[in-house]
Amino acid sequence: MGGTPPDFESLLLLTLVAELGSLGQAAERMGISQPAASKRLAMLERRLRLALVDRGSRGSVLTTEGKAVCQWSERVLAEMESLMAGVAALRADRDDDLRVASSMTLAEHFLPRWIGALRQRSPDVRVSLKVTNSEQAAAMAGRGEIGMGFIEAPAVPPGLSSRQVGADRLVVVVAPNHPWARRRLPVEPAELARTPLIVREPGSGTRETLERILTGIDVEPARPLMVLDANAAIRAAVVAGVGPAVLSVITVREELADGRLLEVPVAGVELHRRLHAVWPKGRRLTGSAQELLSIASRRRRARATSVRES
Amino acid sequence: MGGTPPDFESLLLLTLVAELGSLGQAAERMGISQPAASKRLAMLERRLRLALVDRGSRGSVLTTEGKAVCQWSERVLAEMESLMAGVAALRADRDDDLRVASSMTLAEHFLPRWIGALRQRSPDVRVSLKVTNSEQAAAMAGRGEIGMGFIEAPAVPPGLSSRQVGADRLVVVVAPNHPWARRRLPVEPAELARTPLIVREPGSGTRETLERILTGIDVEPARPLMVLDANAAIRAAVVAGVGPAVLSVITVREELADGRLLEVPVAGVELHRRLHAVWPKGRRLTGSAQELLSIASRRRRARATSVRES
DNA sequence: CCCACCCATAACTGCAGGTTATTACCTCAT
DNA sequence: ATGAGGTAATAACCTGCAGTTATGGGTGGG
Repeated sequence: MGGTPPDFESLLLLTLVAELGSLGQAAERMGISQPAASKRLAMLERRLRLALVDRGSRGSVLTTEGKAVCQWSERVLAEMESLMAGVAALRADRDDDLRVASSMTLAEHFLPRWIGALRQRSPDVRVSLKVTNSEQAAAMAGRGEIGMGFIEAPAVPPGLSSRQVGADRLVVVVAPNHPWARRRLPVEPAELARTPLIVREPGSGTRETLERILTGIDVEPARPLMVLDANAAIRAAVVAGVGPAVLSVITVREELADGRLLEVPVAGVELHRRLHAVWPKGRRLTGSAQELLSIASRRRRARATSVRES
Repeated sequence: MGGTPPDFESLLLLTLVAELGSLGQAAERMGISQPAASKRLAMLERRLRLALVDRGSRGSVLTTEGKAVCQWSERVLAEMESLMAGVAALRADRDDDLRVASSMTLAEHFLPRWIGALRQRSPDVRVSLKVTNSEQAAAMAGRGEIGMGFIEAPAVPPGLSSRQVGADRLVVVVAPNHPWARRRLPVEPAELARTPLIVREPGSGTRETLERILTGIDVEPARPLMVLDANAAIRAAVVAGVGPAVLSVITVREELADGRLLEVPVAGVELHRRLHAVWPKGRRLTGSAQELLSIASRRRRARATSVRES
């Protein structure tokens, strides 16, 4: 019923037609011939079973449906661009100008975009990205192996300069059929500590933050229900009903929004935390590192001024 | 240098391998044979020039790079799913249970997700979506042609029941090379009114809100610099340096974040506005309309409690 | 030790997506 | 009117990628 999803080239073609107002020009921009573009677009319309563009003899213009699909396509393409920027940065060679290490959560949600923005304004700088956990990233920054690290640890390790680039919050999440989903009262920290949870491996910022919170209570913490080394895997396990987990709200935004996961309030403990850029203390930031830092912090400033923008 | 972007199926395959831990099982889930999956993945790795999975004889596990790419892929796939949900809803037949109309801004950024969530929990309801502007959507709701409308007008028209489902803010944006980008002082409303702007067509919520603000000042408003009927087109024009525009911050989030556009502060006028669901007054909401409304407002509640989550 | 499961390779096939060449159409200017 | 210059669609052909089945090489558990 849903049909097969369209391919990225077709979506790009649609956006180009919207921008340029002509199939032929869009084809040229994509480096293909006009008939190829014509066929592609016809194919796309057939697959979606929607009339997307009105072909006039004086150019083509998107239909109302076409405009909507075009906007949605742009979002898909933007994510794809982020992915490609991230992939390019993962391909670390030794001849790159700026080497960056990052915790998983930050790498997943922010770094491709930042790196993409950096490449966009200085296309010739080569940035490489190493994805680890907060502990490792901080250690690499401390040893000077990298130009900049991005961490989500509760405290910035000594010997590092730092600057806050964002904030997030940990949430306790369960599947909708979990007993906690029907609670009216918040969970007490002691109860949370006694409950086996699905957690990340030691060293990850998420786990460190959680343990720091729970050790404040004089309750023997329960053994983990399951240890997984990727936020996505934990998220999938919670959705599948394996048990509760504590995750960054960033990583479960979608699931909370559409009801696949529910947030369980926790009484009295502060689950906010800050995201930091760190670099070796006293080191003069190179041009590109400086630029990346300013991109990361500009984003933060922009967010601070906008009220519930998305 | 960047290489061609990977195709959708390969990204899905990667996420399935991550989830299931085996190429063969992932292949089965996708409805293809195991060798096909093997070849696809090898192809993907060759194109990205990254080792994504460690093949052991007792299953396959993602490498560190693979995990990162997998996470980014999930974001691409999520946007693609939204697109497909929206496309399915655009394909209006006359035998659908719930007909929805929406302004462009809301349709672009929220409705596919909401409709997707609705379909996910009640897969058999058929939802159709008509994308217009706020004025039209409100009128259709008033005439009872649709079960629910989503509008961004400054005021809810009389004769409609409504509920707030979100909020956003209008911003004045310019390209980085525009004179206003270097201003230190905010723009005065009178100056904004005198300046030719790139605007949407009359009837759009964005334009109505803008005009309502500017008519408060006793200055003859300048004629529009350009009238375009899509937010994306306006955005592209501003980026290209055609001139300033006033847009919803939602639609220029990316561009503000990576510096392609700059926000120009405006002195003294309130540019916030509310996003509303509307339906014919007194009409009892049907089950699916009720459900959609609760999805839309739940999202809002979740946002209200989360602090700078994204 | 063998079975069960993992994955890769080989040889073959089909079709999607590209090309060039050509046609049809509309609009505008002469 | 009429030709020029733009638009898009169609036809015929070619290539190669993605799928298939068949097979073989690993490795770990009963």
